[in-house]
Amino acid sequence: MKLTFENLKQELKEKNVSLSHQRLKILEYLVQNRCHPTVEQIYSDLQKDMPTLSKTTIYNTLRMLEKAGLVKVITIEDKETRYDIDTKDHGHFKCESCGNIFDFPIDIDPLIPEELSEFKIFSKDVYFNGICARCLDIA
Amino acid sequence: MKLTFENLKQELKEKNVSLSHQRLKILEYLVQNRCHPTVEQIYSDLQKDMPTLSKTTIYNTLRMLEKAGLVKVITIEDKETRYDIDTKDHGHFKCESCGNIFDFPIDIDPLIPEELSEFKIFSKDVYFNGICARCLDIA
DNA sequence: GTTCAAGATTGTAATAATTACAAGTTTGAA
DNA sequence: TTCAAACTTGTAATTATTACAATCTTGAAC
Repeated sequence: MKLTFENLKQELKEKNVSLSHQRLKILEYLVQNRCHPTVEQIYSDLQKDMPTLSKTTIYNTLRMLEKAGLVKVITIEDKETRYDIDTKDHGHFKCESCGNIFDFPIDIDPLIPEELSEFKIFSKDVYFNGICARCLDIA
Repeated sequence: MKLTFENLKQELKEKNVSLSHQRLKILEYLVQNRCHPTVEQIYSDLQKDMPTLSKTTIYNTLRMLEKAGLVKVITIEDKETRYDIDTKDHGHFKCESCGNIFDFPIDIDPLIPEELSEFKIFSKDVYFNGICARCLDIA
């Protein structure tokens, strides 16, 4: 299933989640901005078109989307939480220099050790930190 | 190299880090409590023997140990940062039920994709969330 | 179209982990 | 013993997130 606004909207409808104007705008923003934005980024960008938008609404909506399984919470940074509309398993690389977060493919399932066989795993996160190729070139 | 208090103390001495009473106590605590403690846990436990110990000192010491490469920062939880004296690569599993954090072995290096070959990787973290076997049994 | 209750949004206040900072203390070399 | 550098401490500031109450919106039933 492709991560389009329409598909995700349909998925929410099927889950009986009410689709307010704000929620749809936030969802649309996440689809169009695949940079793993923070609440602050979402807020300051959407505020331009919706002056009365509240940060609390963004927090509430993101929590709702997480519970509905449409958003993945990324805690690769100490301070601010980031959000990813792509919930399929993949790794995240954070460049310490430019601050960008890169996606990369990784299939970790074959490596899960025997000692976790009796554990129920809800989510798997792979976080790398370092310097990206571009920043290495510039330096 | 085994993770004993004496070995780590020696390593700090070689790095010309001054070994105050407080720092040594915190280091010793980390060696003896391999449960990935929070600052709060370290503080409330050590305070019993050192009534004047300050949380700021714990924060400062942990930052120093991290910079010296003797401690790994674990951000598997949203709110509180945890600290691990074992800096060798391994995975962390957090049980949503009992809150415990389990270590598990995993060698992710063979899976690093081609597209990161030009990136400089400082740290690799693997975080799983779920329910541990014991909590599944009880339920 | 109107009514109305359930649910969503908003702004403010509260919470809590972490950091900044300045004053006091310790340390170790000369 | 002296003294400067470094460490510790307590308080205050910072800041992401949550709690909450008042207001607004929504959509189904009539």
